[in-house]
Amino acid sequence: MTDFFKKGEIVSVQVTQPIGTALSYKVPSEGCYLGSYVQVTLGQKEVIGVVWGLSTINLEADKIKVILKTLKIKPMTNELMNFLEKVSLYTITPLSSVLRLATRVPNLGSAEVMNKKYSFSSDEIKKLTTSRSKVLNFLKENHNLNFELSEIVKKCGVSPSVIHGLVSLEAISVDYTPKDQEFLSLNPFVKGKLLTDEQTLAVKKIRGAGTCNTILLNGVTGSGKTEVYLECIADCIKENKQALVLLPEIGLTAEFLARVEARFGARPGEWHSGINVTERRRVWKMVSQGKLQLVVGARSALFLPFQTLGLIVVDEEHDHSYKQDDGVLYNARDMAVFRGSLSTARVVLASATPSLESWVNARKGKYFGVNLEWRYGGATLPSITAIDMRSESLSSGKWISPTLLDKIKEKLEKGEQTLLFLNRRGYAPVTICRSCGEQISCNQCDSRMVQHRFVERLICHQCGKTSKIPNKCNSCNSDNTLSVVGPGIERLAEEVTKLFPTARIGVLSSDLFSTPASLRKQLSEIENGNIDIIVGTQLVAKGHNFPKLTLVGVIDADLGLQGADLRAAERTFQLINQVSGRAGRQNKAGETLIQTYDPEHRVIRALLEADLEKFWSLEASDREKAGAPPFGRFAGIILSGANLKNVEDIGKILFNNSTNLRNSGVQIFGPAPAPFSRIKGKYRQRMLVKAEKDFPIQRFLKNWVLTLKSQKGVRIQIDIDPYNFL
DNA sequence: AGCACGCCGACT
DNA sequence: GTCGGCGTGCTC
Repeated sequence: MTDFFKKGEIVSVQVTQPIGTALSYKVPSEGCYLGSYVQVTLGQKEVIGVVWGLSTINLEADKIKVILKTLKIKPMTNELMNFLEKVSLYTITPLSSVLRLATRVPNLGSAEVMNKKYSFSSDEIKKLTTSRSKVLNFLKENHNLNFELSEIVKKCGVSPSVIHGLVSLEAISVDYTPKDQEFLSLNPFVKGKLLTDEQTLAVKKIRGAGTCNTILLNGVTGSGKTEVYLECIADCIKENKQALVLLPEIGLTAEFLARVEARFGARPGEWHSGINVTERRRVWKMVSQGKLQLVVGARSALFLPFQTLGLIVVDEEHDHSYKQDDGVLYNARDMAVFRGSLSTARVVLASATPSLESWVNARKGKYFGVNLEWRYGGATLPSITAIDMRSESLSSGKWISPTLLDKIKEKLEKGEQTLLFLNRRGYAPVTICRSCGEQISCNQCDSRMVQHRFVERLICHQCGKTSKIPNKCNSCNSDNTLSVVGPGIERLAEEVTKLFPTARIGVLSSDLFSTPASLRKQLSEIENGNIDIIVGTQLVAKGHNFPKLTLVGVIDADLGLQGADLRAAERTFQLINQVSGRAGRQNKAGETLIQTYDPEHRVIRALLEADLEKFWSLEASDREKAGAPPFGRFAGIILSGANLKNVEDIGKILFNNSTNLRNSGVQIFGPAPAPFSRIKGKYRQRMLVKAEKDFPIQRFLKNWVLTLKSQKGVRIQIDIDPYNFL
């Protein structure tokens, strides 16, 4: 099956440097396989590449260099190679950039890292000092064991040089073992939690899904989706295949790892940006040897070198963090479906509020839909009510309505928790001068500086630039005229503190926690009931289970509905539904109060009616009428550069070059300034490309944009299926 | 991506 | 006359 290339043959090697094509090299004496990881000279440097096949081009023989060495790693599987090519084609990104995602591991090229362990050998040496005999006695007592250097140093209270001295005298022997230890194996045969009838049925349905390899597991919050897909993982491991679970946020991994350990008796591999280099290499190597049964990770884990992938779970599949820039613009959920179809791995998309795309796919039968409609343990879904802010009396600078206030009091008296949700970090979004009207904005970006009072800085949420909070207006120089407008999470917390001076208040916002551990600590304070009122951003919306929480107050439900974003309605609906799902588990009914100035808005009404199917049907028919995804195809073209005129010029040229596309029935809007028209000093213009569902948009876009190589310092980026139009 | 090459303006 | 700015092009 595997293609082997003999010495002297000429193969094409794909490297991670942004060279438009694969390069040809001679096969070295030891030969190489299709997919072998190799080290080659490229210009002055030595780089890592992957053998992508026999060379197809004719090149003068003396120009072709020999592969320096083939690395002692299992060659890349055909499945992964096909996947990378598919991602490259779909996202219109050079294969080299996609390959980089799959080889992002430290020391790939270097020899295996070894661990030194020391054990007793002999005590017949000339100079037996007190330190030396301490060490030798200790090792002699533990004759059948070996120790790390640091262990001996600590146990015997000697310096490392004593041990090194004894090693050179051959009194101590050294064992070398590979540093990358295998993972403890998960036992899929242990019984899990007792499943409810509904969960059992769901597992049965998934097992019987047949040829449809993508499953949409749609279950209300608290219905036990995780238990269901843990069963799928057990099935997968029983078949000796590898499983992958993607989570949208690394803050959720700790909790999930604990559940896996409780269920299968060992911890899986972990893969995300917070993992150190040693562990990263260990996970990558073990995955590539097919020895790691389960990996839990962020979107980038999708590019790991699995040998026999049997299952991919995408948890919270609707989450927008699956679509972000990793150097390559891709949506991990969609790419997971690709990888699944290329590897015959089953893909389980899990969510309480699926993306419209997945919902439509399930409805059309492209995905296999499995629903969970009941909350675990008989808990009921929270009731949702709107507070019409037009009829509430509220003084300026205050955000908690009298109605909500009364409700919080009631919960406090009962000893139950309240969560106040406001999706806006910092103290206040705007700082304005009362004298001249000047608003403090970022000098690098087209955005206002957000005041953060915990750290006492102004922060630009676009570029991250910070500055001191001034006491004078920069523009008119008046003293003490700066005041803040609008609420942020910190300001809301301030109001809550004033209203409930004796209550224990916990603030949860991503920028207030420097480490996952500190966030974890705050979360367990809440779980243990040491907090009465939680004030949080969307950080609280995901996954966490707060048993004492019975009231959710959404401070500004209209916030996400502003702006022309295609998915504004969907996103707001999902977010508020999710936050609301935090309330009332374990036989205590929960309730959610939504503060809104527009209670007739269809999103608010859908939330109140709690009719998810109806909402998606309406949303789907709207999108269908507009030819928007998933019924049509969108692509964004983003032009950015330091010089506004150059950016505009390139935009005009690009538009003028698009006659071919427009004649094929494709609509092109723009170029126009992006909603944030300047970020980090770069001007940004965008175009929106709109095509029919089945239009081969990639091929056309590639031809179109390639007519214009990057020039005059203007960067052209193509974003297939854009999420935010920024 | 890196690096060399080369063409042009600003200096000892 | 030379140093160094960075635009252009190549890497098997």
